[in-house]
Amino acid sequence: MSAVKYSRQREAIKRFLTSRRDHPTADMVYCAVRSEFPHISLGTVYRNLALLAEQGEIARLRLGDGVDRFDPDVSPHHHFICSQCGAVRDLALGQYAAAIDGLSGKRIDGSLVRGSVAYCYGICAECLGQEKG
Amino acid sequence: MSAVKYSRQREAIKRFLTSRRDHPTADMVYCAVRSEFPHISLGTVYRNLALLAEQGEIARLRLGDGVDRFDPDVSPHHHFICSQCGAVRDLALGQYAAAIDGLSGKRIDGSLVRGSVAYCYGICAECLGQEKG
DNA sequence: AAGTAAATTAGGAATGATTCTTGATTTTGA
DNA sequence: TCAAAATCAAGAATCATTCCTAATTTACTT
Repeated sequence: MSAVKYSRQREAIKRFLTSRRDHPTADMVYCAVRSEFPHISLGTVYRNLALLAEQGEIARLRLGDGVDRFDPDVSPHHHFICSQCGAVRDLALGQYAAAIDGLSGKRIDGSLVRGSVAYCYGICAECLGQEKG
Repeated sequence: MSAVKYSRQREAIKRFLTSRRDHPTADMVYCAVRSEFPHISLGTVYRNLALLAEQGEIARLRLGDGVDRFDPDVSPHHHFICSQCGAVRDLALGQYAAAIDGLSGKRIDGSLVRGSVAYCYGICAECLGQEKG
């Protein structure tokens, strides 16, 4: 019903996100985009991230740490989240997750599977290196 | 450091949860336990659910819908969440998820995997039955 | 059974991420 | 240039969850 119009703010948000591989949160996007739009509001950032995600231009990640993260890479891949520092990075799971990903479109116990979520958590290489020695 | 003492409230919370297979939220537990403890506070419910989860007596489910759910079944299994009605039910994924579950304890790209999260979403049988016909 | 230190509770305030509301500003097509 | 529709900034509102404090329970010890 509602046509999507261009906005400079949305372009800046998309541009910033595309330049990152660290899966920023809405607040990280907000802080970054403020250098270009000092008066942009957090609500605008949230609304545009939601819109971009709806349109499939970016992906919204819910990794259970209470904050949504956003990913410019919408190709099918998985993530690893460090329980210690919170860093999120891409994970090449390949065959490990292929099985569960392949359930989309199938029926299980009468329910129609539309998609799946799979990710790993633990301690990242950086945090491991700082433990004790 | 702090010894865990018995509390009637915690026992009631555990007892209620054990009687359920629908993965209640903290608020659902709160409402239910109030019939036995009319003055119990929501904070008490949250604190005890967290304590029970920490002790491994129950499992905390984070299925990305913004609310934590709790499961008396701590054996390894997976879940399906209906995008329409929000219902959560057990899913017998077996071999489908075995691969990703098996990553625990392994190293990937230098990171130590402690665990994984995997679940499916879609439309449950009940909601499918009510669509149109 | 009384005494007491430590854990737990009720109640409510505080937090934090996200969404909503409103009047002003931009965008877009005619 | 005009006007309708979408978007914006600013801040209030929401909602799940956590934190704080004084009063109550629990679990020893005698």
